[in-house]
Amino acid sequence: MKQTLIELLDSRVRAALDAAGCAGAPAVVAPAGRPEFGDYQANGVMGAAKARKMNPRALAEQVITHLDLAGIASKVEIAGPGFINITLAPEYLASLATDALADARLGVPQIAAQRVVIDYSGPNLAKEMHVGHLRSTIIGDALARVLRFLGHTVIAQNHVGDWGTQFGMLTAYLIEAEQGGDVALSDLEDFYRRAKQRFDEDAAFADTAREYVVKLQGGDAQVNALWRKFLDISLHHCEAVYERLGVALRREDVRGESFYNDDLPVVVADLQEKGLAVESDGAQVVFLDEFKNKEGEAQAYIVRKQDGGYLYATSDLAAIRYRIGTLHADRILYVVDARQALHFQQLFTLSRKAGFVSEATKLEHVGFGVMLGDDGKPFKTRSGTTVKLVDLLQEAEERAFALVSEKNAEMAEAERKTISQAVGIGAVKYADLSKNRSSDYVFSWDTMLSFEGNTAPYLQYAYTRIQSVFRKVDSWNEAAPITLTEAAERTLALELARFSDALNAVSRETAPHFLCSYLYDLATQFMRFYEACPVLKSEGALRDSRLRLCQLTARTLKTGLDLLGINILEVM
RNA sequence: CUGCCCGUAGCUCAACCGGAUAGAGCAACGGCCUUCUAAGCCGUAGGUUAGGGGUUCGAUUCCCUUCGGGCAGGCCA
Repeated sequence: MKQTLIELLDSRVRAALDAAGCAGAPAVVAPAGRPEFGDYQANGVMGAAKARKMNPRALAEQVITHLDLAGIASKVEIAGPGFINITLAPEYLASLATDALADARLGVPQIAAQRVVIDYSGPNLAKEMHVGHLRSTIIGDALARVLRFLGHTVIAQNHVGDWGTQFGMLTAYLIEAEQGGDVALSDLEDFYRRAKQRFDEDAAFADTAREYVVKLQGGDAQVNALWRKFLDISLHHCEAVYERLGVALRREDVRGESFYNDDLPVVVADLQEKGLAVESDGAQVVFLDEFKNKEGEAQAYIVRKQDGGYLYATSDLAAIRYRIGTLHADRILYVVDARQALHFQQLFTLSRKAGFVSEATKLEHVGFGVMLGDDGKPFKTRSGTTVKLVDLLQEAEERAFALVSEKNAEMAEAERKTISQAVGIGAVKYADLSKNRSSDYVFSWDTMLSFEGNTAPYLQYAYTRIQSVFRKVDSWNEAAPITLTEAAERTLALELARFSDALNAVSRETAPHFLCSYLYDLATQFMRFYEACPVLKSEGALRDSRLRLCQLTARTLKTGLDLLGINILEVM
């Protein structure tokens, strides 16, 4: 069975621990902390020795005699209190690179496929997408891409906000606007503001709006048609943003709140039958012992309001039933901001209690921190409003265009535009994806729109440098063996060998930033190689070997950037 | 009041179930374009990982505590 590099080393060290009398002891293999310690280190001996009251150095000696790394490692030694330091053989690294080049999957093992539902983006269709929607949208999309590449069946679910009282107001205003010949739906934000203004200032309009809510929920054909029309326009806005962002969400991925509407009474009835939902102050609530309220009693999780209306909690319960029952999910990821952590804990707990979800299905809240301004408070513009996503993207492309034009004054405008799109959008996405999602992060135009250092353009630039080399090559032997003699060649090959483990980390931790750091390290090692090892000036077998390293680096960068949803360029 | 998340270099962030001397980018300073694209490379400087205590051979990581920030907690999502 094919394994990643760490999986391979880990299994070998575990086997050696086993042979040394420590059955079941974890090997704890990780990349070496420092170059002088080799390439990988196994830290498991210390723990195993402690558990068995043995001398760790002596145990390490034992383990090492049983450790079979023939053809893999060139040096294995014991250091410190009982570390096992492993240096990989250059021939082995070369063979990994050769294998990866011969494989469409770049040597990434195909794993046991799961059906993974990913709930992400989920904008409120009453308004326009703002910068706050960026994280869920691109983190979810990157996860979807990586999991698909690893071999899973990924089902994207865009749980849009398309239901509720605000749509009565919007559909009512849609009629007025159309009759007035003023269908200013190019700016949804403005449309919402004007509808709200009418609602607040004109009592008759407010009555109509409320009447429309009732009609909409009652299935009235005319209001329903209007509502659908509005949703369609709003979704077009979203899709324009997705398109520009390179996000793979499509219309068929939309399963909004309204989709579960008919199922909500069924969910509540089911919870009542199971004795979970009970009446409290006129509402239907589930008291969960696992969560305590202010008084230290079981916390109430409301599934139906006093007025008979349903809540977010109810539609999420219905959504879980759909995702299990119809979509047959093995794993469900909710890419939603961290403020809803409690809601999801309660949702997951109740879903299992109610038997909607079995132990076999994994439910994960992929939470992320909120975007803050320079002042450490939730991000707003100076006027106090939110920043539209399209405006951020526009600014990104404009800044990139200015830079591209500065660096390539003679280039045709159309080409400069193409480059500035990839660079600008890539920079915005990378600035977000490269951060650990769990903490809040500070939004800054300058760091988000920086094009040097640890940014997407750095990765794109590394790729174009390689393409530039290949444009200057007439003919070469693409089947040539790879030889690693220079330190920079060896380090680059080692980095290339880590690709699979980086992708595994993204899947395991649902954290795209592991892929970002990997690609940055890879690009850095390539830049060093590029400076230290002339490719075109070298000759014969050495030239071919270096070209093959370039080729694999380019493919890995291209694949990796594609998994982040960032475009590559041939020239920049 | 209760619970969750966070606090790492001047700034923005890393650090892979606890590992060896805590790493990058930006900003600062000094080098490198007659040699494959300088959006690059090399170097210097920058740290009591908020404070204190504990567990451990070993703690940014785990536990306790104080301070500081964010968020959530019965009819919003």
